[in-house]
Amino acid sequence: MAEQVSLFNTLTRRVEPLTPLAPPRVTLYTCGPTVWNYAHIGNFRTFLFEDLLRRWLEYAGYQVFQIMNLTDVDDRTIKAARTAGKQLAVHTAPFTQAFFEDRDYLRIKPAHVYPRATEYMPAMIALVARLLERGVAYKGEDGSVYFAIAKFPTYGRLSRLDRREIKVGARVASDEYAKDDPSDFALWKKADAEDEAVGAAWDAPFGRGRPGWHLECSAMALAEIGKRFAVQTLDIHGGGVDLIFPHHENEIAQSEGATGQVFARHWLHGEFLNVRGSKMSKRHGNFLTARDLREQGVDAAAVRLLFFQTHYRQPVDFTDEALEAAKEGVRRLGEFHQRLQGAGSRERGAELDKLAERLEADVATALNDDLNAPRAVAALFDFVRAVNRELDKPVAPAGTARALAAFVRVTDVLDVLPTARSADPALARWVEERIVARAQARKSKDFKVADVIRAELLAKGVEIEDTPQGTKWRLR
RNA sequence: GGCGCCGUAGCCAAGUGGUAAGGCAGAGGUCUGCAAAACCUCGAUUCGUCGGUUCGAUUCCGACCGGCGCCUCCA
Repeated sequence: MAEQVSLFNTLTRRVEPLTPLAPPRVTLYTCGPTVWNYAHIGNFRTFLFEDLLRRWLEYAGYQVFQIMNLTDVDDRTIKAARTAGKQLAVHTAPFTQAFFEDRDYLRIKPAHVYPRATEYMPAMIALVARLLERGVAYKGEDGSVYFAIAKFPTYGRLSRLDRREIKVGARVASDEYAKDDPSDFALWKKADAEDEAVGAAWDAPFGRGRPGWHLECSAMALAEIGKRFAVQTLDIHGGGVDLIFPHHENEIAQSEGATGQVFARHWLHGEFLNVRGSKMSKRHGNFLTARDLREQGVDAAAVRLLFFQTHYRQPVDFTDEALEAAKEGVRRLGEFHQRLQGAGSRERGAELDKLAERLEADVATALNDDLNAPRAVAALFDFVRAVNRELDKPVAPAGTARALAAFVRVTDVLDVLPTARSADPALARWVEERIVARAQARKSKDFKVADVIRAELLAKGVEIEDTPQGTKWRLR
């Protein structure tokens, strides 16, 4: 196992060593998308940081079991289904599918399980029943079931919100009168006509209704790790900073209120993706979806590099300039990769081996320190420059195997190499023919014709490069 | 009002109580028929402002200015 992985823990507001309950196993629960619409790249920034976490933990020798929920029943999905005039399940299905497509486009490693809220009704109902039984939940006058935060003294510990200081303002719940305390939150909402209309209501001993937003995460996390590992405590729970309160605070209350055990040992939260300084969100209308980028032909590697060049706990502004810069970086990495692969491998690669070792060491130091991806990326580019310098030397240093292996290892964690693109055979044949014609022109010093041919190729999006090994070409 | 985040070169962005990584863009150079790629050289005497602590602060403390987030269903 590699060195100690340390991560910032929202619970303590400190970078702390990761201490899994039963190493090398790490149970990782990451809050997934609400499938009422397409997820935007702000959502995906969080999923991408979690992807990096997952990959780094695996690189470090841990056996990660990742759970990502799919919220397919909540206020927004119901409202969206209602607007579309569809049943809930019919409305959410294509967006669930779209989420998986976007995930694959962005090269996010699939979680091991994707529990859907609607498929865990028995677990959720059992959890509510348990909370009622233990006296930390009660049925309100409106028929819904609420969690009594007065019965959970550590409530507010994660978000450091003092209940008494919570401003009673902007978003006052309409069901406030039904609760013992305005801050109590719904575990189970009594079904109303709209819920019934879209098929979002289930029978339960405490009344027909539907789960509150937070309930699913507690129920599904506990169910998944319970049946697999017979534990009630997650090693890591992650999400966006906006979930700290109330979502994660409430998850803790529900889970610990039911099990009496620590729900999650380490809490990780990723910062927002902003647009011109403001949070990207559906509400602001300033969002961009993953499929928008895909349709624009943006290589996912560029998106990954862009995000990884900023620490996950820093807000980052999404701009075209930043994306363009990331595209260039990806291109450079791709060129380098090809060069290294083609550099051959003989003996005597002492210098390269040293650089390879340093790369691995620097990346490990960076990522072990609260997943400092920007520093890992810097180490990668340092390596690229240093190795290029070696390869430029008149007597090329041999023995590139070690360097190539290190580069691939690091690059597998970040996954920022350009997507291989292949030209269609007809174009390839034409390009090869043109290159031969140009070579003849160059041989007879007819550079005018040679340059015309190059312009011709460029017009078709083909870039050429004369090297000692002949003329190479690529699509741009 | 409460909790919290941010302000580092043209742009993006790391970082440390001891004098500023990396990427993109730009300028010059090497190489090239010309290019491209790659490499070399060049950029903040300075890290929002003003104070304080310190032998020394961008890094710690305070105030202020500016931007942002959460405060009950937002990643």
